[in-house]
This record gives sequence, structure tokens and C-alpha cells, in this order.
Amino acid sequence: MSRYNIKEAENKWRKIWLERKSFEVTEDTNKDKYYVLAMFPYPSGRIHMGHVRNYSLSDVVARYRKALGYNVLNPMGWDALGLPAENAAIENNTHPAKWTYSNIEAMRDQLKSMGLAIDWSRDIATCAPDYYKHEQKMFLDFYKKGLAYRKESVVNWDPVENTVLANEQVVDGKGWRSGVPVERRKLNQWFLKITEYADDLLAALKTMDGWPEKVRIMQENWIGKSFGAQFKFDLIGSDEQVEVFTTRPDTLFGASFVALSPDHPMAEQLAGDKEGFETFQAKCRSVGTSEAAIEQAEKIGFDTGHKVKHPFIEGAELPVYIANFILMDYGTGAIFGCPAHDQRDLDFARKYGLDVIPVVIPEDEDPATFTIENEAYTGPGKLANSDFLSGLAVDVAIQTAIKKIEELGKGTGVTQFRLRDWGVSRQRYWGCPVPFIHCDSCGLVPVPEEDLPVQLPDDVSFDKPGNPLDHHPTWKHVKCPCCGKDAVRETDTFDTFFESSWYFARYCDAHNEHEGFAKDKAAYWLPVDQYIGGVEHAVLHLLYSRFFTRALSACGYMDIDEPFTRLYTQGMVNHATYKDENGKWVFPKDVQKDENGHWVLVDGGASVTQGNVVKMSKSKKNVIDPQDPLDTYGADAIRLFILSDSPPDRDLEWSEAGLEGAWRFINKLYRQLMTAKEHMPESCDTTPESFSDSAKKLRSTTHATIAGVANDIESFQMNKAVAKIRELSNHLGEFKAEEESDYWAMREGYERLICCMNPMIPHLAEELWEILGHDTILADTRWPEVDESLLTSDTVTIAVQVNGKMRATITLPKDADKEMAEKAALSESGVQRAVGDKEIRKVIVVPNRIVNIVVG
RNA sequence: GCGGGUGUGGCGGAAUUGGUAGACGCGCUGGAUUUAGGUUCCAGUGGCCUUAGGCCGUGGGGGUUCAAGUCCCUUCACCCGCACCA
Repeated sequence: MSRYNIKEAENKWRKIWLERKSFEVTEDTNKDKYYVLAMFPYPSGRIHMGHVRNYSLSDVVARYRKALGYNVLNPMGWDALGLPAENAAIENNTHPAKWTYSNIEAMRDQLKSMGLAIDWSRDIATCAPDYYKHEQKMFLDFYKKGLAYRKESVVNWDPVENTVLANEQVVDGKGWRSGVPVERRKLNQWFLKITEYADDLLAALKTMDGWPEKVRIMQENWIGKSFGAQFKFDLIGSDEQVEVFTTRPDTLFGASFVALSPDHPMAEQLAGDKEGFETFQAKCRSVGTSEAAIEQAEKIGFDTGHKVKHPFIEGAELPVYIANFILMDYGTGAIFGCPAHDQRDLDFARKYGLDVIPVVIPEDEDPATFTIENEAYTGPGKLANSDFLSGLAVDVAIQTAIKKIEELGKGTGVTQFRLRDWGVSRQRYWGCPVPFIHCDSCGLVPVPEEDLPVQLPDDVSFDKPGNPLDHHPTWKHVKCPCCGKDAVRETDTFDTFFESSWYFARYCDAHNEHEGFAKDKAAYWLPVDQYIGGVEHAVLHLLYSRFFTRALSACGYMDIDEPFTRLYTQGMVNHATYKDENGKWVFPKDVQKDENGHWVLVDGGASVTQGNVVKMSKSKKNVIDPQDPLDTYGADAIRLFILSDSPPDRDLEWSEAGLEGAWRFINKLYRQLMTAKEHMPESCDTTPESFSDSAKKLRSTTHATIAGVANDIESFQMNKAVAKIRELSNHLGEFKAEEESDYWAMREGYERLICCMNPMIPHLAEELWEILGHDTILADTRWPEVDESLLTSDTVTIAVQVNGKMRATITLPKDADKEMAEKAALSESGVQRAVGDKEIRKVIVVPNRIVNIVVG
């Protein structure tokens, strides 16, 4: 018997699918559409295992839905703008465009070798001017709608490289290349008004039941709607005021200080001339702009020496601090501190010797004796030591305090969001240019639509630090479209989340030159029925896309609010890490076990230590290039393995042994079918008049498998679907056929098995389908029908417990009554032994489930 | 720090959603075939006890229940995100 020639067969089928344009689609109103979308890759150079996992999953969905008769759109493209291309340009002296496009070529070939059911005619790259020109138009429309504006905001600044640093480029508060402490710098930047939709984005989450609960919760927390009071403290010895926001106005009587963010406009003014302030500022500046960095930094404060009046207590004064843990972007950038009921305030108060006054007393505590030690009390209770609030419950006290603040004219109750507007400005070359012109006479002037796209110049140099667009000799110098005088282009480019916020719409009409997409085509395909991607995108990309969809609809581009009906977030692909004797990371392929079972370098045999199993990442070198297993074992094996063991939403540990197991299964199945086909009928077209008991049993397994696999695919439990396929193949392998109906059932079993595995391992499935004599191809074949009558059995085996411990199993007719079940249970020897001479107190019978005999 | 998640044999995981814990696979052990090895096939495989059989067992502790991996309380460990990485 010939062996399965994986390479030959896989190439053959990929060619056939391509020639037949099996996965190219057009709008067809006679068919229900199904849009399955996997997050598009950044063209970093090579595909990684995360891609393999992502696209294996979307491919299962695409092929399954196609088999169900849907008009399936499953596109692919490239999130091609971004920082790594510029880094490569600096390091390898290549142009970002050249680097990016050659990466795309390489990765496209790699993806094609996976045999994905993709409509490659819709391939897009976001770095192409014919892609980004449409988003420049969108931006101008957003601007007209008042959804885009400019304001000052803080960036990480590298004083040596004279460049803005991404958070990623800040390592321990220092620039990654220069090694000098980063500074914060304020720049005028472009923003999109996502906060305009905060309420809507939040409310819609409630109805999005196609999304994982955890993602909805994360977005809910990210948007962070809260209700509180915004009010002003009068600054003593001045007619100025400090405005704060608080969700806990009820604790105002416990206030012991007021604190401002170091970025607060008043900070400089209140403390600028004080001794030590400069040192303090320098310390704050060195923390970086990321929220994690700020929150985790040691809490430090600077006493401005100024004081404010307590709004409720006549004559009481509170010191004004500047504190590094106050975020300028949240609320008003200033707070009042109530140490007894907020942990951060408590830590701060302990450090600077400020009062800790409990004003909320837990139910079971005595106000006279209740004190706070090292833990702030944030739970419910009754107010105390709080004048007109004393005795009230927290929620009532909050309302009462706000009412009082409003009566006093100091402030109001407000709804506050944690969500900030989306800063889209980047001071980089490899991004979409912001289509604006700065004119000394006319101010900010939008680039006229007929002048779009504003194209990136090709001749740029990365020798000089800073933004290449800014120091390009000619690019930015233009005539003002309004007055014709000399003017300069905006040199900021967009955040690359901009491109990924609408690419799903571009796929609907990928080659439209005149507009981003035709409205009717988008209306046919959108929203995406099933979106699949990494959980790391749970908030930013997914929230930006939801916002963008609303903004585009507001500007008349489309008529939907939500872009993704169902969302699935896959887990990561992990691998062990290795370090050599110098503590440097080492690739798994450079490591092997020696005869004593210790990890050593392949080259030289020096000792290596194994570290944690974590997400595959270039920086830790714990990566496996999918190309190696693709070449060795073929696409089906790698697809099967990556779908097999772990549930798709959980992290998966890459395993060579597991991959080999998948490969063995493929070969085994081929052999098994080649043997079996000798005896099976030519087709299943003529159904036998009667079936043997063994044929009946096999058929019931077959049909249960079809139903089970379909169910598992729909609920994204691909690992279980694979297990069921293996089980059926095991059954078929062990099946002893004796008569005609047995052979018929066997053929039916194999045919259905092949259809079931087609979404996962399509090359082998097509090959076996052909071997069975079909002149159709599986890519065009419908999902097999389930004969429901074969799924029900007339007997059921259930467990018998004695005092909750399993002692026997009994087989009963389905839906047998309680007496019958009880009788059968008590007649089992194992049960009698366990009961012994103890008294039977109760017998619990759950029909078709369990019998539990309680003795004592 | 804040937010989200995960924890079941040597390993990845399954468990009809409160009802037979360990499906399916990897690994391992023994055997057969072939052999230079791999491949392939058969059998076994949670731990402990001397067996028919029994006891223990789902990160730890406590609880609810006839019955808990599943529900409640508490605790520990690890992983992910945090707005300029994509």
C-alpha cells in the first residue's frame, strides 16, 4: 500500500482550490452571508504560532459555514504601518516600505501553505496610499462632525534622541536606545472624541451576547462610568480655586488633604518657587506616562504650603499637595484625600503624617472605638463624625452631600468616565499622514478632498533623530489651500489603530478606488458575523473599532453601530524559555537534552537553564517558527495539533510530541481507509433494507459524531470536535464487518467522518473523499445530515451511589420509573455490600441520571 | 496599583452544567512484528492498601447538599491588559 504523500497531496489540493476559486465570493442576495474574520497580522517578517492558531480557528469556522450553505467571506490583509518597520529601517538601513512589502510577500506565501479557505482577491495592505487615502477622507469627515480636535497632551520624550518614545520604548524609566531618563513633554496633538459615545458604547455591551463576558466586563471597566461630585475648594489667600472630582463626597468630613497631579496646570504656579520642587518634578517626570508605571511607582508628594477651605466645616483648612499618583487624565486632575476610606490616600497620609479620620462605620462597629490601622475601610456602613451626614447610609450620604455642595454653589453632581479621548497623533514616519495644513493666516486648514491622498514621501532618511517627515527638506512645505501663502503640512501620522478600526469594511469592497467601500456592499456583508483574535485586543482595538463604526455611521458611510456580532478571543501559544550561562535567552531549536537529561546548547554543549512557560515572544526567543513543522509535517498536522488539545480560549503550550501525534493520526487514517475501502460498497446511494445490530450501533455513533462535531464547532470547542473525530475513527478501525449492511454502515461512517474533519484537516479530507470515488470536491460539499432517529437509545446506564459513593452501575430502559430503578439498584451485589445491615433512610432516584441510597 | 483570567493524573485536557472524575491525545511500561533505529500492532497506565475489594483524590482551608471539579465563604500560586507595541 502506498503511503500518504503529504506534500504532494497538500500542494495538489491547494492548487485545485485556487484554480476553482473555491473561496472567492461576491455578494449574492439569494444566499445568507457569513462573514468570518480573523484579526489581520502585522507583517513582521514571518508568521508565528499565534497566527497559525488564529487562522486555523477562522478556517474551521469558514469551511464549516460554507458547508452549511452560507455565502462565506473570509478575507486576509496586512496591518502594515507601524513602529517595527522604522526600527528595521534604522537597524538594517532598509526603507520601511521595502521591508514591509517583502515581509508581506513572505508571510502571504506562508499563510497560503496552510491551505486556508481565504478569498485572496481581497488582500489589502494598510500602508498602500489607496488604502489610507480613504481614512484621510474619513478623518476630514470626523473633523467636520466635530469628532476630531486638537489639544495638548503629555508624551515620553527622549532628550538625547530628540524623539517621542512609545511606552514600549521606555525601559525602567529610560529611553531604550539612549539609556537616559525619559522626560514628559507636552505636545499639541490630534484626538478623536470617543468619549462622545462613552454612554452608548457602554450601554450596547449589555446586548452583545455574542461576545465573551470577560471582554464585555473589561470594556465596561475601561469605560468606567461613575457618578460623583465635582466641586471647588477655595484657595486661602487667593481668589483662585482647586476643582476636584470624587465618587465619595460622603467622606468629605474625613478629608485631610487636597492633591494635584504633577501635570496639573496649577501645579507649577502653586509650588514653582518652593525649594525641592524641581527635584520632586524630576522624580515625577522619570516615571513615564503609562498608567501602570504611575500607579506602581512609590507614592510621593510635595507640600505646596498652600491651604484650601473645607467647604462644609467653617474655619477648617486642608493642605494642598502635589502627588505623583494623581492622573491628570481622570476627573479634574485633582482630588481630596480621605485616608480612612481610600487605600492610596491612607498610604499617602501615613507617609506625610496627615490625619486619618474614620467617617464611615461598619455595621458591627462602635463609632467611638472604630479606628483605621493599615487598611482603609471601603465597605458599606453609616456615616459618623460628619455633621449633617452622620447616621446616613453611604449611598444616601453621597446624594445628600452632592445636594449640599450644589446648594452652596461649590459644584455639582456629575457623571464621570474613566475613558479618555483617543489620541491619534504619532510623531513618526511609517503611518498615515494627518491630512491637515498649518497656515499662519488661516490656522488649521483641512487638505481639500481632491488633493488626497497626502502621500508619504519615499526619500526619507533615518540618520537623524526625530520625525523624518518633520526634517524632510521639502515634503511639509506647501501653499495654503485657502490663501495660497506658504504653509506647512501636519507632520503627525495616525496611530496604527486607525487603520485597524475600519479594515473589516474595506474587505467588503477591497478594490474600490473612489471610496473606502460602497455602502451597499458593506450593507450586505457587515456586521462581521464571527470575529476571532487574541485576547490582548480585548479593550483597545475592539473598543476603537466599535467607536469608529459609530462615527462612520454618523458620517453616512454605513448604517450599523456594532461591527462584530460574535467575538472569540483565543489564548496565547506558550513555550518554555531557556537561558545560557551568561543569562542570555536562547532559542528552543538551539537547545537539547544531554544523556543525563540536562538542557544544553546544541552547539558546544554548554549548560542551559529552563525558565517559565510563557507567551512566545521574540524578546525571550522562546519561539518556534511554524515554517519548520509546516515543511516537515504538513499543514494538516500543524492545524490538527493546534486545534486538538487546548480549548481555543486557553493558552496552549507548543509541543513537538503533540504535533507528531497529529501527524501519526493523519497517516493512520489514510492507511485505515485504504484497507477498508477494498470491502466497502462503491457508494451509499442504495440504503440496505435492514441493518444488523452492529451496523445500527455504528450508525448511531456516526450520526452522534456529526451532531457532536457540529455542536462543538459552533461553540468553539475544537478540541472536543477533534476528540470525537478520533473516537469515530477508532470505532471504524475496530469495527468487524460481517454482512452487507455492516459494510454499508462502514462506508457511511467513513464518508461522514471525512466531512466532519474537513474544516480542520481539509487536505487529507479532500484526498480521502477522492479516494472514495467522489468526483465532487469537499469544499463544495454540504455538511452531512443527521438522522435524529439514530441518536436516541432505548436503554440508559446510570450510576448507583450509597451515601454519595458510586457502588454500581445499572442499565435500565429509558425513562424507567422510580420503583424499577430502586429495585434494580438494590439487587446489585456491590450495593448490597455497601448497605450491609444499615438502615435505608432514603432512596433518591433521578430518572435517567442516578440512584442514591442514603443509609445510616 | 487597578482590571480580567486560570488552577483536575507524569503532561495537554474531558466531565451531559449539581448526578459514574480522568473522554480524546501526549508520555511512560510490557509484549508482538520488523529492525541498525524509527514506523506499525496488542495490552496496561490517578495515588495508596495484601486481593475479591477497599481507602484517598480536581491548588489549600471551611461550608451548603442525599450528592460538589461544578454552588457559597476564605486563602494561595501563576498568567494577561493598563490608553504611543501590534
